[in-house]
Amino acid sequence: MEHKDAVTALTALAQTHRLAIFRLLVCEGLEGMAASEIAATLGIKPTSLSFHIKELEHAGLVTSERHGRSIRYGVRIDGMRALFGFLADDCCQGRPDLCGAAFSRSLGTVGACTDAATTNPQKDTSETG
Amino acid sequence: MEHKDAVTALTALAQTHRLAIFRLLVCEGLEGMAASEIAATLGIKPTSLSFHIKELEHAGLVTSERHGRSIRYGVRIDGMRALFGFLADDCCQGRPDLCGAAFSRSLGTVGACTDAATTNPQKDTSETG
DNA sequence: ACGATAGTTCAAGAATTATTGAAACATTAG
DNA sequence: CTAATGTTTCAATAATTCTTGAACTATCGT
Repeated sequence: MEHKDAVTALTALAQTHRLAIFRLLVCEGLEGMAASEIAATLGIKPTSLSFHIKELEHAGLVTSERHGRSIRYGVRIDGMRALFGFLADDCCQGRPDLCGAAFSRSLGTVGACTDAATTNPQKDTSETG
Repeated sequence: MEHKDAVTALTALAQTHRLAIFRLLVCEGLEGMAASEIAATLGIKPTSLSFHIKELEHAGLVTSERHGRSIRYGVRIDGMRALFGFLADDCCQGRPDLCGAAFSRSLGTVGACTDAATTNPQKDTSETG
């Protein structure tokens, strides 16, 4: 993956709705999720969802497949790996002291798909100040 | 790391100048690099560099330290690990089949700091189509 | 104090990105 | 064909981000 493509992929994830969509789809796994389900779960309007999910698709992070009237979206593993691989290679340069621990941690941890990823982060502004 | 902070960090990296700065600083390691050196290396104007590097700093990905007249910037390891950890935990959920290979690769690979990270990606548009 | 060097802040304008409702398209059921 | 559902496209608007030069702050050498 080249610099330009990395910027595209990072830009795709650098928006609260889009990161929420991505996280949700990762949790759903290979089955994917219909657009209307995603919209309902995250509280995003259909037009807005369409706009954002197209960005994710364009960045190669999401795939779409029509099933009857609805369209199911799912994470694109190779796209995700391309981005993460870029970050790992380019930013950690094979030095576990830099970020290896963070990554290897994922090899033994399970259970990220709880509330955190399936809830609308927009409504999560429980801060008072 | 929470959703909101992840968006901030991703936003910081989702810009060609800022990703270039970050990649460059990772290569420079703990010594860091003076603002003027960064600007000269990447061909960014001082005001623009200041603007972008502040975004990186605000996102917790970069530190600054004054040395005489110049200010040296360096990668902030804990910030980088926080972001990468978020991506690993949240997107890979302990499933190496999803992204483990990409990350574990970094544990054995060395040599990302060649031309790629120390060159201005803006001028790198050698594509004809 | 003075002048030079290194960086930042400010303010204006250009460019890009996000939101929305209305209208259109695709699919299914009758 | 008509009606209903699910999703996208369009166009206008709002909001955010990026670039730039001018002015300002901090440090150093004399």
